[in-house]
Amino acid sequence: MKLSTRAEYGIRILVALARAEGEGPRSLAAVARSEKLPHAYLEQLVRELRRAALVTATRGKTGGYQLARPAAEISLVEAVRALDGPLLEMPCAGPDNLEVCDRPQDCSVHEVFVRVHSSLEDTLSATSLADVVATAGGPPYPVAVRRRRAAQHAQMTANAAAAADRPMPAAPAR
Amino acid sequence: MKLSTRAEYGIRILVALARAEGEGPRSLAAVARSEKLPHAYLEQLVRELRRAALVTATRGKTGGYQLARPAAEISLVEAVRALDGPLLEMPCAGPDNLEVCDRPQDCSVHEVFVRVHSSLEDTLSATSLADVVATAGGPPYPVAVRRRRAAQHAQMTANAAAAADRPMPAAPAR
DNA sequence: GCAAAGCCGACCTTCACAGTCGGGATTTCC
DNA sequence: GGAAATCCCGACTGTGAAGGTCGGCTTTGC
Repeated sequence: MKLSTRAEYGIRILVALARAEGEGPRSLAAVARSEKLPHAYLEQLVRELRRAALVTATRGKTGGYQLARPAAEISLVEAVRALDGPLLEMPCAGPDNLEVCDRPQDCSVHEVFVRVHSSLEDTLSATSLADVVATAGGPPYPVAVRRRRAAQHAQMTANAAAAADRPMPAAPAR
Repeated sequence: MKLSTRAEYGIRILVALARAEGEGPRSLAAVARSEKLPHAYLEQLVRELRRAALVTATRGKTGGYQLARPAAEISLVEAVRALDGPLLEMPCAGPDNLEVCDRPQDCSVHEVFVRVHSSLEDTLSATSLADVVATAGGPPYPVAVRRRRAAQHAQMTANAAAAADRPMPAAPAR
């Protein structure tokens, strides 16, 4: 299970643009340099971000890219979807959770995959570019990670309860 | 972003075995038949499940496989890890969430990926095989939507512009 | 008109995934 | 003791997608 570099790089592009919000167009070459990523490849990706209306382009010598909307209104899930397609690509867990798998009669695992899908969706759509920018550059990692995990876990269990309307037995405490 | 068929089939095997809990060994051929999956491939996968001590094998004519522990004590995350490796394979989100990425100084997206990782982990580890068995065979699934990935993806990117005003919960700040 | 930017399609390489195959080793049943 | 059914294993293969490059346009500012 992995997120493609497409999505990862795409997010990095968007975050870089978010940091330069309000400063006019930022050239892709500059982004590539600062993020240490291959320019030619980013070009391919940013095209799709533009087609997905996440980014606007200005041509010409002083051109570049800008976010199409305020950073606080662009969630990561949009970036991932634009570059990577469905969040969880499985016959059993469609992007809209309505898709049905090959074994409608006895697909034992359908519900689980739907849950995994919504969990991904929740996490990604709850984070905006502005959030990412605000969070970056904190204390050294292990510390930040532990703190984050604790907070995250509390929140997860909270909205797990909220999402319990789905026909799934309550999660057993491990 | 996708879960490999390895993991999916592996889960299906385990669920099939969980259904036959207490009935002695179940032959892989039987599982393959009932799940409509290629026997030779499953053989490869079940080997890894055995090495991961999720399953025990009995050889000989009346042989087969059984769960190594009660179905209620085996969570899906174990199956996924055994067959698919790290939950979220990224430099920025190690299996134990302590691993650090290439850009320790200014990796803007580290925190997000750690969050996605824990979200996956929470969901998968909160579901045991027994839960899956208990949930299966419930009410009929929603009306079928034809599977056309390309079309889906195209439509998705096209809709992105229109979906500009989705409500977006703010991520908890650190 | 030249340089710097965006724009585009085609191409290339590598590698993991999904799946097959053929042959062994064990056990059971008759 | 053999036939049959099972697990066990390494090796092989084909396909597709991921990751990235390239060359050549068009647009714009100075």
